[in-house]
Amino acid sequence: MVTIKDVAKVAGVSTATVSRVVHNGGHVGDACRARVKKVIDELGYRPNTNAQALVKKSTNTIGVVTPKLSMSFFGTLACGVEKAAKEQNYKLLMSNSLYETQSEIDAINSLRDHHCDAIILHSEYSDEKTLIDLAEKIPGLVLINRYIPKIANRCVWLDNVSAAKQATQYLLDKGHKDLAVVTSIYQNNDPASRLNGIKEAMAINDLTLSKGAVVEGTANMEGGEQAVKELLSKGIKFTALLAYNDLMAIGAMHALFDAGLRVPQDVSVIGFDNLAIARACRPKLTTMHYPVEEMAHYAAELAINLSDTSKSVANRTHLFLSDIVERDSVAEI
Amino acid sequence: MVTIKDVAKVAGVSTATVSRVVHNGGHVGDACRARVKKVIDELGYRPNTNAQALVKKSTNTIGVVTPKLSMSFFGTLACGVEKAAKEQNYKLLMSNSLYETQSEIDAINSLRDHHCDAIILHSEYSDEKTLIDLAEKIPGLVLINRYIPKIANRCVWLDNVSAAKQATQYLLDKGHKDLAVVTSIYQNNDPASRLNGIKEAMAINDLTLSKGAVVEGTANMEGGEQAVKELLSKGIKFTALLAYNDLMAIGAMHALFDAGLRVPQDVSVIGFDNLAIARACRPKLTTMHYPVEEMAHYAAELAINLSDTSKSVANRTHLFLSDIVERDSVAEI
DNA sequence: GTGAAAGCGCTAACAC
DNA sequence: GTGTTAGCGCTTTCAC
Repeated sequence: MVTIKDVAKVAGVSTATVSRVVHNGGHVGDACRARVKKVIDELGYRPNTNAQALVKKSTNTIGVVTPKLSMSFFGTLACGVEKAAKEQNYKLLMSNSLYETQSEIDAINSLRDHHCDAIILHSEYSDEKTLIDLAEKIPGLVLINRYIPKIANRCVWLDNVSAAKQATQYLLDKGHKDLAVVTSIYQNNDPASRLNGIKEAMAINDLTLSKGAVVEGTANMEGGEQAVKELLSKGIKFTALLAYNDLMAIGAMHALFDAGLRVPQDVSVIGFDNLAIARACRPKLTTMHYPVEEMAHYAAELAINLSDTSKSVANRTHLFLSDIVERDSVAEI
Repeated sequence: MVTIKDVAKVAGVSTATVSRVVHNGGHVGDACRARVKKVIDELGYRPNTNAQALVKKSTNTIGVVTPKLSMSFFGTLACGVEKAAKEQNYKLLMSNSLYETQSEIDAINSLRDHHCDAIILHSEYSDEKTLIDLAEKIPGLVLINRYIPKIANRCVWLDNVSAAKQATQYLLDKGHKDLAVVTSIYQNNDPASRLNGIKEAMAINDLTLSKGAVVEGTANMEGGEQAVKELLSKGIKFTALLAYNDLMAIGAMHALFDAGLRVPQDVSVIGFDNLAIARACRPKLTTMHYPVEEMAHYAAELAINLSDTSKSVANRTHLFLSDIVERDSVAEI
């Protein structure tokens, strides 16, 4: 690898001058600057970012911790961060937490060892205290999809309650009264928030969720399928179904089909997330759009701003809203 | 941040000793080692990897360049690399190339600036010469899903020809004779290889692809949908359809449904990749499994080995094979 | 406008 | 067994 010294030697200048030229710093003679530039090109010199990091105490690096990159939702999240990173000339360090407390912590530590300026964390397993402590130690830490009041300024999250309310109202407006809910077993608050939103919307319309109409499952296709089987076997009556996410909604549809029911003629189904998969299934899934890419992009910018402790950033909340995407899985009754 | 000097001072030893303790190096007295360890814990000391990288000339970092992380296929690829990285205590640097030549090059350069030991590159746009040059400069460079004979040792790829052959033979064995092909407009060789495989399989069975039975589209759902519309409007007769990938297969199914055709009763459909989405659609898609996660894992290990130029690694090829995953989209005729 | 030199945090000879 | 020291590649004051 060619170093700054090599360039300096060949160009007959000091390393300081080369450094100035590299950074378009002031106070270098035109002739000299041109000569150094030429040498840089010829030798193909590129500064060693590790050395820069050491002296600048900043790596221009943004770290991301999500459970599993192969899941569409998290891949999209990473993409949003990457875009923001690229715009500000930051690099992206990734780490999967694999839905495990310890690897979540390991992932964060490894990012810290690398002196990431900013870290975007999608945490499901660490408790609030751990995260608050972490936020104190890491100025550039931002939580995505999680809200902790004490560090509200570091949380970029979605209004799950109103999103679920909106989905429910949509179903109610279509004439549905008997709703079923497929919710998820999860560490974080999202399932509970969404369930609350559903109940609130029902209450506003003087309706209640019938007993046994809420079933739990793992947050994937199998979970949704299983949950609906349970609903059906218990003989619960429903004309519309709200699923925790698109994956569960699709699993639910499979179970419905297998039971000889049609979507949306017999049962309307509504999902959550608006993954690519929602356009792949048949009927195409009506769902709540989760603007995860925009949120991640926003979170990355916030994290970068926060990491620069000299800048003061407004102490505000960062709450995103969801919109309904109407497709073919909901019918009027 | 607490540095090695802080630890040394508090423990009353030299930095060399601390370093030895950190790395479990030999020749430190038991009492001394215990004391230093205690101080490390108390102070929460963690070595600065940037400083380490500078002196060791190795960053323990593996870089990945793929077109777009939000696509399931590439997320899965990244996951495979991450797993291998974690196993060997490497960090993961990610960069999207966004299907653009220039950002592909930028991404690689940025990874090089960071002195990544190993780089996994899914390149579609750079030409062979560029990649061969790159491979010469970067010992730890491995290409995934691309085969360049001159640097066969650095290529981890799938046997597209035999995979397509297998898919075709499967259809033929089910009694289909009139096949249609939805292929993709792509920079790399995969579509061509798969088409060759299809033709070879047909030839073996004394069959040929009828004129107009091969249509092109972009490698996504819309592309597949569009392609089948074209097929239908041209009045091409076919009882089975091979799609370039799962996304196109699903788009194709949508077009088929919209034309009032049933899958698999009227038309059998077979995909390629075996993404999660293949289990989401209805009927569930029969497809060729692309072991991208295993391949990526393998590629990462290969890249790490290659990056250590002191080790000699066998000069061999790295060709993976595909298997058929039978689901519900193909029927006997 | 340019150079000399100190130092970022760490490792690895080499002393003792 | 432990300390001293040079140096990795770079930036940044401070001279001149």
